Amino acid sequence: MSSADHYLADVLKSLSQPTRLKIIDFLRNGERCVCEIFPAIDEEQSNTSRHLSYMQTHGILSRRKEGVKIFYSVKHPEVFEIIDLAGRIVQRETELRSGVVKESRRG
Amino acid sequence: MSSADHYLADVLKSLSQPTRLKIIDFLRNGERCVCEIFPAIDEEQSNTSRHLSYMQTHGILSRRKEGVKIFYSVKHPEVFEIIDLAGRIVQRETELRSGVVKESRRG
DNA sequence: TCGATATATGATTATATAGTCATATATCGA
DNA sequence: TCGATATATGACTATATAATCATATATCGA
Repeated sequence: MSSADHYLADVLKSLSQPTRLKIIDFLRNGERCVCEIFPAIDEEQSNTSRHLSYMQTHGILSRRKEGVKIFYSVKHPEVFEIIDLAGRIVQRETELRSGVVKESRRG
Repeated sequence: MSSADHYLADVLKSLSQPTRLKIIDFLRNGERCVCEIFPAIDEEQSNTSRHLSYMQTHGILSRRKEGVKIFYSVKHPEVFEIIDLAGRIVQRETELRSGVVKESRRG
């Protein structure tokens, strides 16, 4: 695989961890500083900081400094689209597994 | 976070690994048996089988048996949409990093 | 039945990851 | 200056992951 494929995997990996998903969800309404993020998602400051750095390094988040505070925001709107699409998969799978088979197409 | 959120992370994690991305890409044109998949992606049969089982367990792939062969296919069209959206992020990031270096980096 | 083919899995190893605690660094205000 | 606040990071641990080799299981045809 090319390095672009590894980058593709890295982008998706940035979105495939519960704590990071909590962060991204909290950033749906715009940028927030670390001091707002970690209490909102109920994680340690250090752990939150690591995940924020991870996502910023991988191009998922933007970082803006204002005084002593660092504000993070989701850099690409596709991030939310991806998560919403994954949510649709989860919903359909949950339905399939619970026996509620919804027929929107032949199958 | 609820178990649904863990499931969301699991779905995305299923799509965030280079070997699995190779498999999914090979399945873009429809179902294939394991004996076709592992030579096409140039991975060992056992490793390929593990990743296929992983994705089937997590609701990403469907499995169909025909004689001695097992055919796998991508179960939800959203899988391809997700990967294509991630590809757009990669492309935009690559452009940002190569050409239009907007700001001075840390240093 | 035997042997060839197709797939899955146990055991193992190396590496990656997430999380914690303690601490370092940076900024600001008094 | 000092002290409070905000963020990042080093060291560490426990767990997860991907890959490999060997082998088990299943199906089919001769």
